[in-house]
This record gives sequence, C-alpha cells and structure tokens, in this order.
Amino acid sequence: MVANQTRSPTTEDAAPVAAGWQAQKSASTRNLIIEAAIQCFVDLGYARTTTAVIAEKAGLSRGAMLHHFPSKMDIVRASVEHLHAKRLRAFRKAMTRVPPDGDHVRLGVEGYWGHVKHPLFVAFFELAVAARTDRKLAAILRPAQESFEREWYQASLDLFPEWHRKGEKFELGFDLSRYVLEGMAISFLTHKETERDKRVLRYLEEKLRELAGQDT
Amino acid sequence: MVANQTRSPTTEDAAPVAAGWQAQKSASTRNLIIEAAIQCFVDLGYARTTTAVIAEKAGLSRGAMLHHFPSKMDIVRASVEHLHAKRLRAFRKAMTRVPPDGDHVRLGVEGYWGHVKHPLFVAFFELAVAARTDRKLAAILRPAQESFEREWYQASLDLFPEWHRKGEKFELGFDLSRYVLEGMAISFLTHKETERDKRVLRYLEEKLRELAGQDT
DNA sequence: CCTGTTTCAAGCAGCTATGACTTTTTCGAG
DNA sequence: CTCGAAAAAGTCATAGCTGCTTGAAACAGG
Repeated sequence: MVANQTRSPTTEDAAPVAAGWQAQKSASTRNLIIEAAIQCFVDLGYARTTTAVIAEKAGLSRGAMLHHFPSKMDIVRASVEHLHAKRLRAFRKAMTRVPPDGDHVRLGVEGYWGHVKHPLFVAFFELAVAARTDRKLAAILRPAQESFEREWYQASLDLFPEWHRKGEKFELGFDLSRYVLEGMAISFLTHKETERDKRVLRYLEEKLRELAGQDT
Repeated sequence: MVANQTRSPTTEDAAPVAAGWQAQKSASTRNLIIEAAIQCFVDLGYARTTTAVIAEKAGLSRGAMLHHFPSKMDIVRASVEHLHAKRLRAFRKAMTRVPPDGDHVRLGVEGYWGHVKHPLFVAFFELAVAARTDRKLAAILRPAQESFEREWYQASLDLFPEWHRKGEKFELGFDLSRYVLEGMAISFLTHKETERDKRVLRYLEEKLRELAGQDT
C-alpha cells in the first residue's frame, strides 16, 4: 500500500526494502492530496476541480503539490487508482460479511445498495460522466471500471453458487440488479430516498429469489 | 412557438400581433444558437461548452451571439426551455401512438426506452449532472425536471387506466420502470446495447403485466 | 560543520474564456 | 434617397487556471 504510493518521479527502485525513510512523510502528503482531490470531485464536480482548490483543501501551496504531482492529470490518475482500490476493499468487505439470516439475496442487494449510496460512488460517477467527453480521462478510468465490473460479477457468482448452472437466469438477475440499483443511486444524487424506493428494493429481492428458484 | 422565441432584450410588447417583421430572422438565429448549444452539450459536455464553440457551431461571431443572449447563462436558460419543450413533444407523440398489437405495456416501455436513448436525453443528463454542483444551473433546470416527471406520471396513468385503483402496485411498476430504463440509458452513454439488455426489457414488461393483473 | 537532497512556498508567463465596448452592415420607413 | 434602428462583427480588458522556475527550510550523511 505504502510502497504503491511511493512512486516518486525520481528513481528509487534501488531501495524497495529500506522503508525507514523520511519519505513516509511524502507518502502521507500524497495521500492528503489525493483525498482532497476526491473530496473536490464530490463537492465541486470534476470540471470545477482546479489545482488551486485541491491544494487549499489539502493545506498546501500549489507549488508544493506540483512537486509531488507534476501535472493535474497525475493527480487525477492517482485519485482514480486510490478510488478504485478503496471501492474494491469496501465492496469485498460488504460481500464477505456473513448474512445475518442466511439471506444471500438480501446481502447482495443491500451490499451493492450501500456501496452505491457511498460518496466514493459519487466521485466515481462524476469522473465517469466527465470521461464521456474527455478521452484522456476515459483512458485512465476505463481499466478501473472494467476491473470493478469483473470483480462484482465474480462476487455475485461466489455469493450464489446455486446459480452457476443457470447462465441466462443469472445474467438476467445480475443485469436487472445493476440497472435498478444504479438508476436509483443516480436519482438520489439530486433527490432523496423515500418509502417508495424501499418497496422497489424489496420487490427486486423477491424477483431475484424467483429467478434463483426457477428450474428452467 | 415563434412568439415565444421573439422575446428580444429590448421592449417590443407594443406589437404582439404585427408578426410581419424582419425579426423572424432574429428568432431563426436564436434557434440556431440554441440548437448549437444543445449539440455542444452532447458532444463536449456542459463544462467544455464555451461561448466561442457555440458561436462557431452556429456559424456566427461571438459578438453577434452576445447581441441575442447577453450572457452565457441566458443561452443555457433558453436551451433548457427549448430542450424541455422538445422532450415533452417527442414523449407525448410516442405515448399517444396507437399500440400496434394493443399492448399498452410494450408501448409504455418502448416509448420511454426510445426517449431515453435519444440525444435530447443525453443533453438533459449532462445538464442534470452539472447542476448537482452548480446552484444557478440547478435553479434553471429544476422546474423543467419536475414538469417532465409530472407529465410522465400522468401519461402513464392515462396509458393504464386499469391501474387507477391499484395505487401501490402502480407506483411500484412506475418506479421500477423508471430506474431500470434510466439505469440502462446511463450505462449506454459509455457502453452499447447488447442482447442481454433486450432480455431485461422483456423481463420488465413481463413483470409490469403481472403487476397490472394482480388483484391485491 | 558542511554539503547535497527532499519538501514546501512564492512568483511569473502563457493561455483561454467571458463579457463589455465599438464599428460595420442590413433593412424597413418616411 | 436618406435616416435610424436592429443585426452582425470585431476588439479589448479582466480574471482564472496551468505549469515552470526560482528560492527557502528541514534533514541525512560525511
């Protein structure tokens, strides 16, 4: 983790084991900058996130920040990687938690639902929308997106071993869940959750159980 | 329509009937600018849409454009109104078309699905995302959003008169359709439609028919 | 104590977008 | 034919963002 963040512009590959550095401070500062940037994506959106605002939120001067990240896109690149790692960790943790009542369907739905309401998802969504018309950003974001999608698909397969032989039904349930939950999440960027939405979640769970139970 | 667009900055309220003007040219130019702006939202996103690009795409000089719209937000405001009116027209047209096989469910799903794949939806979505962190834009957009939502709800009520007495079931079907279709649409901003997605649509229709048929 | 490296701060030049101002062109009316 | 208003075009000043360069402070090793 720390070793990942220590890729300073200069060459340090000769000291992979010597961690007793003052460069820990550097890694800490890098983390500070990255988290400030992600916060800015959530608060201001991708377009309005300038280097000056990031530096201010991180408590540094722009010059100091540019020492750690030579250009703005370097900050964005590091933020995407950081974001991706954090999302994966949170998602895996939610998915491996033992279901309280043995209800795998509820665990899966609530797990992704909780994930999708998290600020990390908002940040990722902002980047995804901006990437639609920004090729450089898209090139940075696409690998992370595909990786997360694969991870989610695999986690769902692990969660529902009884569906392994039901290819089409499983795909249908997977796609349906994905679209419903992401559609709801995006709607909640502007509105707020209501009782009606909880009914949709319960209905989705019911239909997933039906799909899992059907033989055909 | 034309009278709506003829609200030039100077006072012309004294001549509401005298339409034999040269100001038709003015209204035409305004339309040109607005459609160029909407095209820019789709092609470049809201953030990268500058007055210079709009003017270039409209085939005008920036100065000429600033004569019709004193500031950028005036263009945005007019674009939102234009967009809203166009969306409403297209949606109503799709919804009043007689169902080929008498299948109201398919008409409703396919109608909104077609609507949501249209560039107009992309433009509106770009604005909606930008509005999350732009209060001025949000103030302009919110009335149009709420109006469209009301319209859609009403159209659905008209389309399914047999559901009038089934408040909860109807709301559930409405919400489910909304989230699935919008979730799919947003996913298709970056990916493309596959066979799996058609299965989701057919499944949604099936579940809507179930909800309409149930007595409770 | 000195030297070189790393971290941080500040200022500067180039670029771009916006909106205001000024000038030219077009067109209808008297 | 001339006049005047509207439309269109061109010019300019201001402000904000980026990234490069210079300079100072903290710290490790000789």
